[in-house]
Amino acid sequence: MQKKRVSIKEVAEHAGVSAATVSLVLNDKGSISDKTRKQVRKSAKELGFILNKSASRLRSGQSLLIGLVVNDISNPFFAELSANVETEAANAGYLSVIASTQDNVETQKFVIETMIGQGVAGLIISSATGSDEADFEVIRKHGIPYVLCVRELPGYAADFIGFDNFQAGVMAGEHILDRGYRDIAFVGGFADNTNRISRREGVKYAMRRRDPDLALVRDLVGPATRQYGHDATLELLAQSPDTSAIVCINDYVAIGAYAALKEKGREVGADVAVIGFDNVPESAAWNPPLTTVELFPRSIGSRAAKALVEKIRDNQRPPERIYLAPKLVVRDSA
Amino acid sequence: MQKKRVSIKEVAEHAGVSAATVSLVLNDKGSISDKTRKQVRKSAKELGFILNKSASRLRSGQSLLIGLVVNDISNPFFAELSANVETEAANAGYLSVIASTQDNVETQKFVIETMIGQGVAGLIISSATGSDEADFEVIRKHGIPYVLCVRELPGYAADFIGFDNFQAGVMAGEHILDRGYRDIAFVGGFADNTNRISRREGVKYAMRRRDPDLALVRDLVGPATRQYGHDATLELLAQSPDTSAIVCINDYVAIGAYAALKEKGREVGADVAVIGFDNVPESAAWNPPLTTVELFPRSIGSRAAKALVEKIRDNQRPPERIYLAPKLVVRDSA
DNA sequence: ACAGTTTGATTAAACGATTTAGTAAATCTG
DNA sequence: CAGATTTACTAAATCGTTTAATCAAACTGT
Repeated sequence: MQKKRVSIKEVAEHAGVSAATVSLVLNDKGSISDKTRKQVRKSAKELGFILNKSASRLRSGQSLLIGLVVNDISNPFFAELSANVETEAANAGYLSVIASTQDNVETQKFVIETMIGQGVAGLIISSATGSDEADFEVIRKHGIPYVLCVRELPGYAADFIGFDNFQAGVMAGEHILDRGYRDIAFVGGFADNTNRISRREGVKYAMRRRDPDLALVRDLVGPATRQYGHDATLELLAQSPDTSAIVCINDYVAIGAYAALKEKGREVGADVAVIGFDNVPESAAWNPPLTTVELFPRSIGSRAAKALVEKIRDNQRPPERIYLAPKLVVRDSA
Repeated sequence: MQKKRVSIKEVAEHAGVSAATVSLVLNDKGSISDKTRKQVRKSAKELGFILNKSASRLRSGQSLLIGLVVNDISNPFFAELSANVETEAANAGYLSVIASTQDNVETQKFVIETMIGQGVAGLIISSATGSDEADFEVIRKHGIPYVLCVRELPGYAADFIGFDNFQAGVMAGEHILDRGYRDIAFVGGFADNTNRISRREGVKYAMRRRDPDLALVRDLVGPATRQYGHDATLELLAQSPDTSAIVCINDYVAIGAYAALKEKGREVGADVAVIGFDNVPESAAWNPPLTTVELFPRSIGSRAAKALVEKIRDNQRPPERIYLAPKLVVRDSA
């Protein structure tokens, strides 16, 4: 078996022209008569010719690959984001390479280098917690355009598409305060995650504005997972039993909190308020339906892809930062 | 800006050796003294050298890219599968290219060709509904190893990793019958989707075994989405109001059914039973918690990746088909 | 009929790695 | 110590494309 791939030369021979002509036809370049154009296409199809992108990229330096670096594709948030990057990129003729970093800076470094090695035309990155400028230096050095998304790198001049996390925090905080809750805890996410910091500061800002003496009951740092939401809430109930509202870093942490509260016989939305961020599609179906601040991964995905494509076409384009506005979705949990 | 990439030649020059030597060091081949080995590595690191995979692949024909073709990454089922393919592949040193077909045969064809053009070493494919052998001929022709997953192609000799869908259907059917329901409808999924057919036949088999005269009340064909679950259920309630149990092609369709039932004032699990397939993580948190047949996308992902890697290393390996056993998860909806 | 353009195609030189065949020096062997 | 072997390294060919430089033929307008 193991039939050798058919090359441009064989197509050329089959069509009775030179290899260069075939290349010209395939790229719609140069001036080629209609007759040969047709003949070449016919031969190519007949032989089942597929352009060897490695060779093409090597010679022309042009690539139709874009790389997407996220923390974890199995997280629906990033899955939706990825899906939109992919379709948007496909519209512009690009194929996407997706890789997860598990939120680990070392893995991220490896993944980025591998992608550069593969010859990506550009990169979209949701930076791992703890990244700094130096981690992206290698991309700059190779002159590869990139845009950051979701996770911002403070004080770093690069294109960025994300949410207004501070505002999201303010929204969550005000809603909870409006409902009369005062003993508020913040749960989930790692300490150096910029999204977490902004959201929490937003909540605190809303609290201070309401009453300068108001402060968070607790601020629990940990992975943004269902499991941690559960464990942290148990801890919270044990150590700060008068907590009346829990602001969770995302909806998954919130569902973990639900579980813990139910275990302890507390009624979500009545005894204790729970609010999340993201508005994952399922959250409306939870029991009780979750009150949350909606963010828009789909928009982030497609806008990031669009921005990258533009950046690839004009690398001089000055960096821009886009913050999408969040939206409060009130249901029954808070 | 736009610094030119540093090539193997520059590393060679910097280290005072030939390009061949650098290549040998980088690939741990040939016999090279420890001294030069170290010197070369040092130079490479110093210059920030990243191997140009396009060139490497062109010459050696060897690639560390594997392609994953799924219907829709934004579907958590495939997201989890993808995540596991990716990590498993990464363990074996491969980078993954992921693309969605939107369950469209044309898109699938395009995606596969693009991936071959990119020089993938192998492919993992969840075939689009309506695919036939001819769609994979191009892969065979290029001598590229591949394994199918999730969606089987009947009577086609290829490696396959999936579920025992028939058995899953039987499990769902028997459980519902055990609970005393008799007027059963099957909802969601396209008519030529092999998974759908097997699951439905499993349900019917369980029914016939219980009572030869028993038949499905309705069999509603459509996309496997929340939206369709909702719409189809409304239709069902209007046209076959005595339906007492709904078997949904997946959990997402089930949550759509929940919504429709609630709209019409029916209580899920009491008035009407609902059962799904997949056991997506959230389904335990729904109201009421969903009874479903668990399938194992994570296992599929990692086993498919493992199988593909083996296949790449030994293309002569005879095809094998693996069917993972499903597991009934009883909760409150049925 | 002539120089000048345009059209349609070709030739040959890259691109950056790997690999084969080869060489010089070092080491071994009896 | 001569000859054989091993070690450490290199020059050059090669992979399949793209593209700049050419070139022949056909067309222009005078």
